[in-house]
Amino acid sequence: MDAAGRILLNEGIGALNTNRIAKVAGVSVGSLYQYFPNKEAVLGALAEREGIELRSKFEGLLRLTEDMPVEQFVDQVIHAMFAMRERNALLIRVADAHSGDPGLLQQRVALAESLRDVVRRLIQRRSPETRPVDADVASFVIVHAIQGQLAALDQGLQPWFMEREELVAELVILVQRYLRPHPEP
Amino acid sequence: MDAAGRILLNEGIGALNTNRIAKVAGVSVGSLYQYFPNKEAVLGALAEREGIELRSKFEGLLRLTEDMPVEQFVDQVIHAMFAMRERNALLIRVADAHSGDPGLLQQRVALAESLRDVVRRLIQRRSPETRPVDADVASFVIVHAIQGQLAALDQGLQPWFMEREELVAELVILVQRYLRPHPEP
Amino acid sequence: MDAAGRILLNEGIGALNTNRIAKVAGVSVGSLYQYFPNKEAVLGALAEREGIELRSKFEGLLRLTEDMPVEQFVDQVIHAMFAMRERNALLIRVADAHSGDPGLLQQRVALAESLRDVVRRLIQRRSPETRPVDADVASFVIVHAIQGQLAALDQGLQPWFMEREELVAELVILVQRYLRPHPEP
Amino acid sequence: MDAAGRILLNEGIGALNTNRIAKVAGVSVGSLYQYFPNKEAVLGALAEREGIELRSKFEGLLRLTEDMPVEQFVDQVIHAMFAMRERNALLIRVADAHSGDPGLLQQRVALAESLRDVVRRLIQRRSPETRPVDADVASFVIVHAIQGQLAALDQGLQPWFMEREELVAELVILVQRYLRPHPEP
DNA sequence: TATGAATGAGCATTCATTCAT
DNA sequence: GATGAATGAATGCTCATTCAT
Repeated sequence: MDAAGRILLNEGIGALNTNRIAKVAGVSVGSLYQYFPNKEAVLGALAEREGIELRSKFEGLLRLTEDMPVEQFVDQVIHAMFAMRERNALLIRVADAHSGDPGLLQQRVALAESLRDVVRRLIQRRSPETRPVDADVASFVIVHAIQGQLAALDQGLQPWFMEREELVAELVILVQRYLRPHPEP
Repeated sequence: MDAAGRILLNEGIGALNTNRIAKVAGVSVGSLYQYFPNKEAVLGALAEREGIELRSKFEGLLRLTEDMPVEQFVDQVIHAMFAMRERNALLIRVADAHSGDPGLLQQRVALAESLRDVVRRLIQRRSPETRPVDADVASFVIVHAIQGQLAALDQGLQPWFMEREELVAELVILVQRYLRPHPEP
Repeated sequence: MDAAGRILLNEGIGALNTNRIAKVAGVSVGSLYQYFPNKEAVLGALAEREGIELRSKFEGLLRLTEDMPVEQFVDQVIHAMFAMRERNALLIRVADAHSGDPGLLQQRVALAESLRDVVRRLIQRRSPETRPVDADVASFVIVHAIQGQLAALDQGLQPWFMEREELVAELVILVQRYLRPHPEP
Repeated sequence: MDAAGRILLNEGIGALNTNRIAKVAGVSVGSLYQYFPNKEAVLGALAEREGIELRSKFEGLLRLTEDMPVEQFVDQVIHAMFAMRERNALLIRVADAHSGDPGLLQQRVALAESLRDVVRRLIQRRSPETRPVDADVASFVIVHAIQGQLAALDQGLQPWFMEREELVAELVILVQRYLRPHPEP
């Protein structure tokens, strides 16, 4: 699984074949197949492991930001998502690698839902501090707005006009303004 | 090229092979290779054509929204991006299909830059109406926030709690608030 | 198909793999797969072709022996089956090669039935000359009694105590006596 | 060996691999290789054991039928061969499974010879009661005529027009008539 | 110019066999 | 002696690419 992840991240989908995975993992193909019934199972297990990790980190955020004002938790969520950039990128690539596989798709949907769920609960918990929003809708918009930035960076877009921190700061503004009760002066 | 696009959209990456492309196009593989040096060239040309189309639509938006207030042009940009959803999805899939190819990557970067450029110019043109922002940064954030939603929808996330129009409306709010001069009460 | 047959006959089931078939046929694996969807299809086609050949030879026997007395037609049938020894052996090996395949099994059953059918009709046609027998039962017994000899020879049993012709002559006696009306003195 | 036989009979050649054999036998592969140098040795030993069993049963028949008239001993032989149908089928399958193996082939030849030998001796012992035949030839014909029926049944040919007992009865007639001194009226 | 049969390297997977524990 | 994880050659099959017609 580690090997598969490493290949996917460093060499791309094109280099992801079972013999390569086995070699990088330092074992033989046969051994690979002793633990996984087929290639997709390797990717599935990898996706699940990374997904669980991601989810648990996010659930931790829920507890961590319990008493924070909106301003701060937005900051925390965005920083957390950027911190998990690589793990997230890996998951996107796994999904791409076998976009046809229904199991993998389901896993991906479940993960997206679970990330959104954390944000949704964070918003609901602070409803008095925010403008009235449908927490479902708002969480969807926020999560995928941030994912959009991560995807851009992950696809090789390296903006010369800003540092990573500037982007993060700007995203914080984007989301804070989106949630703020009275944007009018 | 049309054939490749059709296959990619309808049958997925798994069915995208040169013989299939040729058959769908109604020609022989040989003919395919008379016009394209290899498979990636087909995808590259497809990406380029779709990219040009997308770009020209966006340039048209520049002219179209020349005299509109911020509120309206944000609305226009977002609707335009959603209207081009399918064409955009195709481009994402092409990029996924051969994520290792440097030519394709460069094209993708160029397209993203060119989309962002339109938004950047739209913002610059209205700098008095917006809060003071780095137009480069703001355009990056906006374009990829929207792309994030499109990617989510394209990857099979079908939110049961909102219609497409609600999402669009919410995105308009997100971006408008982001650009508005004084969100503080 | 010829290549597959040749391998099966000369080198046995163990050597029967697609790359070998292609090499013996003087083509590449790819070409093999342009004409057959998979390995079993090659064997299936081979079995069908040989089966048809065998059947047509046997149907020919029906016409050929129309006016012959029992004595002579028994002789003809046995000689014919021995003449088709190799073709028959091939079919048995094909069936062995993929004994699990239901399609192949069905083909084998169909062929056996069709051979038996010819003998059955030959017997029915001469019912006055033979003892009263159930033509179904008798044809089954006769066909498989002869097949038993062929299988023995095919499996490498090379009896030192008789020539091929002696065996054939003895079989003729076996079958003639089996059909003869009054064996008692 | 038991395990190998069970697999061969119940699941077919396709499922016959060393790991499966070990698992069914309730031991580890390693243990299997402590007693047998390789896979073929397992099959060889199985074939030998079953062959010995078959042979001893047949030798028993020699003694048992010592004083019986031809009519009865033919009946006995045929019933015995049908009674050993499963054991015999197993042997045929072992031979099929590795038809290329020379050791296995030799064993098969030896077994066939030894079965024939019993019948040969039975015939010789009763030479006054039968027509004058070469006991070698006659035993070959008889044994393989019966084996032919067994093979047919074993390969999935299930004749709808007769019961097992009818076939046996008919075979008895076949062989009795074959040996009878004066079949002419 | 168009065709499509032919090619063969490459991939997923299996399984007989070994050997460290 | 027993174990079973590890091995890797071998197999069925795919598909980008070529080239004789």
